[in-house]
Order: sequence, then structure tokens, then C-alpha cells
Amino acid sequence: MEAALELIAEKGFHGAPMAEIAEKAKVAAGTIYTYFESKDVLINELHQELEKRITFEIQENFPAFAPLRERFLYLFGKVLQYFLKHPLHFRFLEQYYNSPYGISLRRERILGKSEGQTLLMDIFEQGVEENIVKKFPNGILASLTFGPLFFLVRDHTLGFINLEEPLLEQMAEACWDAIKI
Amino acid sequence: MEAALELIAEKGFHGAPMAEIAEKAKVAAGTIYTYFESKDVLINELHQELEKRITFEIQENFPAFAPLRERFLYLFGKVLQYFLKHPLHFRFLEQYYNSPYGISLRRERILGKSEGQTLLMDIFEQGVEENIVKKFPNGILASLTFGPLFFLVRDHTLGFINLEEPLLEQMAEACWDAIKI
DNA sequence: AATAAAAAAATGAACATTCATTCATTAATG
DNA sequence: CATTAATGAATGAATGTTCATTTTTTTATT
Repeated sequence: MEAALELIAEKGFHGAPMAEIAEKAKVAAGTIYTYFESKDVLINELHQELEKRITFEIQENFPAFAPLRERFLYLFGKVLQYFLKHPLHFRFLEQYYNSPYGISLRRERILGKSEGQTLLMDIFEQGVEENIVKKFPNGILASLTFGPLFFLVRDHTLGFINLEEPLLEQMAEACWDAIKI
Repeated sequence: MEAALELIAEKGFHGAPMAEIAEKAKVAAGTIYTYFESKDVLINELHQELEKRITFEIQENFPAFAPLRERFLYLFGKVLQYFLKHPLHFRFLEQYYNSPYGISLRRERILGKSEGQTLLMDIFEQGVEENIVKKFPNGILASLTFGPLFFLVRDHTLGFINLEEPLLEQMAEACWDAIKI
């Protein structure tokens, strides 16, 4: 799975043939099929594994009873830092969500909000209720938050931008400005 | 090129074999090679064509001498409307930029700002100078603008969200809130 | 206008390559 | 000895590209 992650993150699904994944993992090509029924299964399990790790790391130390703005900035920072720390995870997930694999999954995700998303959705809903956050549907508020975040991380992992510490906090605050009234 | 656009936008680069492109275009497979040296060339020319159309349409009626905020909202709206009107173009470009094709191109794009981008960069630079816009690098300001936009359009073209008129304007204003001081 | 010759374009079967997957065989483990 | 795992060559399907052949269009000649 690690070998697959690296290859796919760097070269995309089609730059990662099973033979190369096997080579990188120092096993024979056929061995992979002892543990994964197919390439699709391998990729889907890899995706699940990454999601699990991310949601775990984000919920860690979450200041559940802090003011709205603080909770928002915390979440934003955590997600941002996670991806900056694990650029390969980001690249892989990006590939995944833009492929047929991810799209059906995404549909479910949007309707029945899963864990990890819940934290943010709660912030939005409470914010709207208390007249702190603009009265938008959750999807729009999420786009105002994650849109810039993903956009930037992408450029960063590709080496186009260098994100420094003070800038990150200012970014988070700018996104808060976008959603607050 | 039209057949390629449709297939690639709907099923990705790898769901669009030359044989199918040819079939959709009602020519034989070999015929494509009279006009395009290879699949790569076809794809790159298609990309250039789309970029040309978009930059043209965006610059049309641009209120070059209006106040900053107005110019920003105009640009934002134009880009948004273009993609909502041409979902296939959006899907294609999204594929393109997330593939090896687009990444090298992107590098150039970020350094030497090309046409179309210039309009927005001018707004940013003037805004920073006049203390209307937050003092961020252009890349960050761009992410605060295009990040949410692309994010939303993606969900819209995939049929997850329905973007209505009044919402669009509010979105644009929210993004302005993100970059303004 | 009519015809012939030449050039250009279209065709699609054949080719070469890539790649996921299988499986008979060998090695490792309990 | 039995069971499980690993191996990697072989398989077959998919796909980009080529090219000899056919069809269409253009040009030249009568």
C-alpha cells in the first residue's frame, strides 16, 4: 500500500502499473494478488486507510467547547497542516476524487455527512443559527473553506508556492472572513 | 476535437480511446492522425482552444476603469457563468490540470502570468497598493478567489449542487470579503 | 465541358506495446 | 508433512499508431 501510495501520488493511477508497485514493494507482481483481489480493491483500501488517519488526526485535541471562530480556525489549521506534512496523501486523494473511484463516493458524502465532516458542519449550522456565519447552504460554506485550502496545498505540493507559518494563519482568517457575516 | 472533448470530459483521458473518439466523430480511427500527430497533440490543441475561448469571453465588456470591487465581482461572475454554461469545458480542464499534461504548463503559468490572468493580477496588485486588499502574494489571493469557485463548479457539474442566481452573487461577494481588508 | 492525371484525404485491418491478472511451480512456515 | 505464501513467466485484453489500399478532391489537358 505504501508503494502504491507513492507511485500513484507521484505519477497518477496510470503511471503506477502493478509491476512497478510490486517492484517498489520488493515483491513479485503476483504476490500483490494474495492480499488484494484487484488493483481497484488495493486503491480503495488505500483510500479508506488514508481517510481514517486524517479524520483521527483532525479530531485529536479538538476544542469542542471553544467559540465558533476558534473551532473553525483550529480545524482549518489542522487540515492544512496535515496535508502539508503528508503531501503524498494529498496528491493521492486528489487523484482519487477526480477519478471514477471517488465520484460515487462523493455523492454519498455530500448527502449523508460522514465523520470528520460533521465537526465542520456543526460549526456552520451553529454559526448560521447565531447570525455569525452567512446564511448559505453547507456546500457553499464548505467550498469557501476547502476551496482555497485545497487550491493552495496543490500548488504547494507541486512546488509552486512556499507556504510559511504566519501566512497559514492569515489564510485561515481570510477564509473566516469569507464565511462570517 | 469536439468528440474528444465530450468523451474526455465525461469519462477522463483513459475512458476516451482513439477508436471511440473516431467513432463519435464519425471518421475512421486512422483519420485522426491526418490532423493530429498523436493523442497528446490532440489533447494539447484542444486545451489551447478552450483557453483561447475562455480568455476571449472574459475580456469581453470588461469594465477596465470601474472601481476595484466592481471589477473583481465582474471577473468572478464571468468565469463562474462561463463554466456553468460549459460544464464539459470545465470537466476537461479539470482533468487536464490534474494530469501530467497540465502540470508543466502550470509552472509557466504561475511565473509568467499569461493573458486572462493579468486582469485579476492587476486587481490584486492595485488593491494591495491602495490598502483595499490584504497584503498576500498573488498566488494566495488567487486561491481565495478561484478555490471556492472551482470547488463549487465541480460539485455543480457533477450534479451535487444546484447553483441559483442570487446565490452566485453572494458567493462572489463572500470571496471579496475574503481578500478585502 | 469532359476527361485524365495527380494529389490529398479517408479507411480500417494489422502491429506493437502496455498492463492487469492468472497459475503452475517453488519456497517458507507451522 | 501440510498449509500457506511467493514467484514470475504466460495470457489475453485494451489501445495508440502505422500503412497499404481505396475514395475523394483538385489540377491539368484536350
